[in-house]
Amino acid sequence: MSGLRARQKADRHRRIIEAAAALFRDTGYEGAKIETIAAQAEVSVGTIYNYYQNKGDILGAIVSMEVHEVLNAGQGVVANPPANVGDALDTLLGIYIEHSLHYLSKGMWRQAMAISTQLPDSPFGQAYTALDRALTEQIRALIARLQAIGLVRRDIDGQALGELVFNNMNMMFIEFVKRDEARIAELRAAIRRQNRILVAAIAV
Amino acid sequence: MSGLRARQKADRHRRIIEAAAALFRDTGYEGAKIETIAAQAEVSVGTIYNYYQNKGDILGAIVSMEVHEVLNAGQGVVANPPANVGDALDTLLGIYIEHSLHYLSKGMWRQAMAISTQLPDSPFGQAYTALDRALTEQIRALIARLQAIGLVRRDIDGQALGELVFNNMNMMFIEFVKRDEARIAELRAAIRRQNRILVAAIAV
DNA sequence: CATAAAAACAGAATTGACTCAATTTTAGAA
DNA sequence: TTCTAAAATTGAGTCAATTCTGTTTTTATG
Repeated sequence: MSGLRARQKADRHRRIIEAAAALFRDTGYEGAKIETIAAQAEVSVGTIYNYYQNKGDILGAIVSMEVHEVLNAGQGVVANPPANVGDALDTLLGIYIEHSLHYLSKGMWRQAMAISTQLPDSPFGQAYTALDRALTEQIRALIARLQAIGLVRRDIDGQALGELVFNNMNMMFIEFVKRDEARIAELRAAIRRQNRILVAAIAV
Repeated sequence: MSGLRARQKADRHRRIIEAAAALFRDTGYEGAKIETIAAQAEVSVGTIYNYYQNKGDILGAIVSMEVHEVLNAGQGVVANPPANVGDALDTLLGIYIEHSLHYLSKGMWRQAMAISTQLPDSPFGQAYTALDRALTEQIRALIARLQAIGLVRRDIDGQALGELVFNNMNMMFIEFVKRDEARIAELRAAIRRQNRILVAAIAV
C-alpha cells in the first residue's frame, strides 16, 4: 500500500500547497479561487476537497510549517539564554516575531487567526491551538531554565508567568497584523516595555 | 427630515437586529441565512444590505451593545474599587467575564472575534478594536485610581500594566470561547493565578 | 493476467452571501 | 392637491466555496 498511490498522493499534496502558497502571496487569501488553485496544481476542484476539508485548511498547512520553523529556532535560545532576564525574553520573543512574516503575509496571518477562532474544532483550528500551546511551553521552558541558572526567583509560578508572557505577546501580535502599517520594531519595543514590569518582579 | 422616514428607518433597524439576534441564538451565526433574517424582519435582502455592509456588521451591532453595557458596569468598580489590588482587578475583570455571555453565545463571540481580525478595516472591525481599547483604558483607569489611593506603587508604568492585564485576559477569553465546555469559574481562577504575579510586583 | 473491491478523481450542481438596475415611497415645493 | 427629485426598497442575478454522484485508477487476489 505504499507504491504508486502513496507517491501520487504526496505529489498532489505538494502541488496543491505550492500552488496555493503562490496564489495567496500574489492575490491574497480571498483573491485566490479554489478553481485557480486546482488549475495551477493540475488537479480538479473535487480533489482539493479530498485532500483538505476547506480553503482554510490549505492555509493551515502553510502556517504550520512556519510555526514549526520558529519553534526550532527558539530551541537554541532556551538551551543557551542571554545572561539577563529581560534580554532572554526579548531574544526568544524576538525570534518569534522576526520569523513571522517569512512565509506568511499579514493578510494570511489575519485569515489564519480568524479561522482558528471561527472553527476551533476543524483540523486547522486544533493544529493552531496546539501551536500556541507549544510556544507557551517553550517560553515556560525558558523561564525554568532561567530559574535553574539562578536569574529568576525560584518561588515564581513559572507556568502562570509563561502564559502571561505568551498571551500578551500573542495579543500584541494580533493587533500588529491587523494594522498593515505597523512595524516590527515598534511591536518589539512595546512588548519590551510591558515585560519590563514582569522582569522587575521576577529577577533575582 | 425626522418624520415618517426616520421612524421607519429606526423601526427597520430594530426589526433586523431582533430577527438576527434570535436566529443567531437558535441556529448559530453560520446557520442564519440573510434570506431568513430578511423574511423574519419583513424586509427584503437588499434592504438589509442597505442598513449593514455585510452579515458580520449585523453581529457587530449586537456585540457593541453587549460591550457598552459591560463598560458601564465597570465604571462602578473604577469609581469605588475594593481595598486590595488583587480583589480590585478580579472584580473588574469578573464583571467583564460574567456579563460576556448575556446576549452573545460562545459561537457568536467566535464569529465576532474572527471577523474583527479578518476584516480589521470594516466598520465592525474598527468598532471592535475601539471596544478593546476602551476596555484597556478602563483597566488603566482602575490602576491609576489604585495608585492614587496608595495601593499600587507610584513608579509603576500604568499604561504598560493595563495593556498587560487586558491582553492576558482577552487571550484567555478567546481560548475560553473556543472551547464549548470551558467554564467561567475556571477562566476566572486561571486569570487570578496569572495576575497574582503582577499583584505581587506592583502592590505597595 | 484478469477482476473485483477500494480509493481517488472530476466537474456539474447546489448553496448562500452579496450586488445592482428597476421600481416604489417620501419630502417638500408650487 | 399635485408633482418632482431624492431616498429607499426590492428581488432576480452573480460569484465563489463546498457538496455530490458517476467514472476512472490503483491495489490485491486468484
